[in-house]
Amino acid sequence: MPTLVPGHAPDLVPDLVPDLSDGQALMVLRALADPIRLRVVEALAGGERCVCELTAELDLAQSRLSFHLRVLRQAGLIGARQQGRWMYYRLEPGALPGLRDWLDRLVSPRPLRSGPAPLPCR
Amino acid sequence: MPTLVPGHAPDLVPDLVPDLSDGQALMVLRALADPIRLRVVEALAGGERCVCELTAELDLAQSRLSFHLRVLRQAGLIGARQQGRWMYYRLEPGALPGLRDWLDRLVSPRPLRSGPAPLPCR
DNA sequence: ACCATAGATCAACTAATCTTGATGGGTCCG
DNA sequence: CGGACCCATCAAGATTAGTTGATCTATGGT
Repeated sequence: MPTLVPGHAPDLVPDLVPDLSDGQALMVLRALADPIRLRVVEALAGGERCVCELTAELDLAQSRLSFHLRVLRQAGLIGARQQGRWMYYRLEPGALPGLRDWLDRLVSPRPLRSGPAPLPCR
Repeated sequence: MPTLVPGHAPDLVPDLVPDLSDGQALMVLRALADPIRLRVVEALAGGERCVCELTAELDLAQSRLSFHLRVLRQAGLIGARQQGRWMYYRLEPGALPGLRDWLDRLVSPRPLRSGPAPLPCR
C-alpha cells in the first residue's frame, strides 16, 4: 500500500508519495550508501539545518559537506531554502517513504518460483 | 511496526525480522546501490537461481557476477546453497524487510524541530 | 565602499570500487 | 583416471567516488 505523507499547509490533505522508478531508486540508494550522508540525513530528520550548523554538528569541512549535500539533493532526498546568507536544508518529505514503497514493491512481486528448484540446471 | 516474514517450514510461525544496526543498514544500502546487483536482486525475487542461470539471464561474465554475488552475500541480502556442481542463490527473506523497517525508524524519530527555524544562525 | 561571513564550485589528488582474464578447486560422467 | 563443467578467487588495470585547499559569488554589517 502506498504511503501518505502529512500534506503541505494549509490544506492538510495527505499527499500520496509518487512511485519511484528503478533509476530514481538507484540514485536514492547510492546517495544513502555513505556514512557521512547518512549522518546528514539523520541530522535533518531532527529538522531544518543550515550548512554552518551541519558543519559544526557533524564536524566536517565546509567543502566536504557541500559535496555530500549536492549528492543528496540530486537524489531528491533533501531540499534547500536560502535565507539571507544562510542556506537551510531539509529532508524532502516524500523521498524516504518513496524508497520504502519501492522496496516493498521489490520484495513482493510474483513469487513465481518460490521454493527450491530441485532439478539441476541441465 | 516491525515486519513479519513467512516463517521457515514446518512450523509456519511468522519470523520477526531483527532490527538492523546502522552499520548493517549501511552495508545493505551499499550492496543495493549498484545497477547490476539490483538486477540480481530482482531476478532472485522471482525465486532461487543458480549462477549459470543468472549469467544467462543477466548476460554477465561469470567472474563479474560472482563478484557482485559476494557483495550481496556479505551484506546478508542473499544466501547460497550448493547442489552438485551448481550453486543456488536465493534472497534472504528478512533482509529487505529489515531495511524497510530501518528506513521507517530513520524517518520517524523525534521531529524536535519540524518547521522552518525562522531565526538565522547567529 | 569595504570587509567579513556563508556557501558553492573547481582542479588535483587519493582512495575505493569494478572489470577482465587467468587460475584453481570441486563435482560429475564416461 | 581424465575431461568437461560450475563456480570462486586473484592480480592488474580501468573507472568512479571522495577529499582537500583554493577561488568565487552573494549577502549583510559598518
